[in-house]
Amino acid sequence: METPVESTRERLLNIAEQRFGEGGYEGTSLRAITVAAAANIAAVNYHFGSKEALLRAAVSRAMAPVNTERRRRLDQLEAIGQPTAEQLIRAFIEPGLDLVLRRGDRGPVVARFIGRIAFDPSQRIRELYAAESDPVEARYLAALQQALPGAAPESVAFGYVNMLGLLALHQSLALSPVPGADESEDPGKLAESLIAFLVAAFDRGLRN
Amino acid sequence: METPVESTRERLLNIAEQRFGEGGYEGTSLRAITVAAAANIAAVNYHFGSKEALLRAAVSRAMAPVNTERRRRLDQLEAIGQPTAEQLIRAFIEPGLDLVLRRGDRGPVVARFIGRIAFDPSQRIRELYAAESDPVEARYLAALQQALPGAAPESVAFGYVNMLGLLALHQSLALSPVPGADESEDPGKLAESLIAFLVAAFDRGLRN
DNA sequence: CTCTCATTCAAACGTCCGTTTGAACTATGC
DNA sequence: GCATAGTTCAAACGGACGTTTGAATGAGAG
Repeated sequence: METPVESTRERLLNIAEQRFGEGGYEGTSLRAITVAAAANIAAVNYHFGSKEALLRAAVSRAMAPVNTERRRRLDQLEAIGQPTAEQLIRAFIEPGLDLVLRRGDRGPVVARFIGRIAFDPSQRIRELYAAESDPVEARYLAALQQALPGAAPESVAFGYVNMLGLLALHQSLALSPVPGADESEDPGKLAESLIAFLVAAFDRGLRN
Repeated sequence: METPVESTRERLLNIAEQRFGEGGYEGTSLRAITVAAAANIAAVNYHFGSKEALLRAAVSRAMAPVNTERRRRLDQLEAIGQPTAEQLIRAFIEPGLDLVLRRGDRGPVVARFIGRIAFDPSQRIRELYAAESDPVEARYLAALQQALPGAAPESVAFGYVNMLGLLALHQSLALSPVPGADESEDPGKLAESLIAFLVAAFDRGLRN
């Protein structure tokens, strides 16, 4: 074989991303995952240790490039000077929508998975997501506060969680009753609409 | 007994609201519900027919007063004249947060339940929520369009789903990592912050 | 008191769950 | 060729799941 076929471990992560994103953690069985991945049921516990450990590995892998890109953009913005709220919002939203929605067939799968995990019913699972995005969160909050000196810190935090929540909802497609009706037709357009929506809310909708 | 004790059916609905709101549909077993409700496991199928039918009954009961209040406010606004975007947003958000967060101990439980169902991983369950709010949705979309003549219909719809999604996220407490940290300290303040946030986004953040 | 009908009950149904086991396979290094 | 370590496999584990059954219980009507 020229192209080395995906390893069992990689196939499990790929299918787990897809299925967890479609049905949630509780709603997806290891058997469904292993059958789709053409792997034995015991492979999950061999490679990862447990169902939750598989989820953790998938979350880490999926979030890594998004966080890297967000850090890169923050560095870049801060190197230039004082970033505006719009620049910061753009630096947060675009890595979540563009980067992830654009790269091949797996993009939408990863986006949906991330969005789903972000507001899973179980708090322990939501914390997996939060732990991955925590490192950049503090930087965004501080930068947003500087860009919006008139807003109270609670208001900046309020805007941030709204931004994070709306992004996750759009990523998971939970807002579009008809799957992929308007969202996937042009991810760039969705990103621009969402950014414009949030910029207006941040600039004029936060209390002093 | 002076106060007639809750019927088994009512206890099941109350506990189902609470547990489904905490753990989601898949993450909550009928046994957990019936034990907490001090009912026999067979009572669910006797009174409702199945687990999903219990959920349907709970969704209907929880959404009814919210929808009634929204209709009442829409009627009232339209009787006076052409409502503004802020009035419409307020008429949508407040029944979801105030009315439901304010009445006794059950308020937060109902709010959390509704918010959780609104973006459940399973599309079939999300549609239960959508079906309940569909009747008023068309009226809101039309009224918002009239209040924002400069915005394209897709943009108004985009704003509406964002409003609906943000409300659901705040209702379900999925946005507050520490449970009830800032949200429950003053539901009225949360409502005002959310309304201000959305008004700014609707007024200036929708594309023409 | 007796019949009736709605409700509750303990118990069991078959199925699916996440996890574990121990043997079989595979490739690499000696 | 043989040992070795990494991986895959069929099979089974105990337990939890939603649902069903049929008998027991209760209150109300005649």
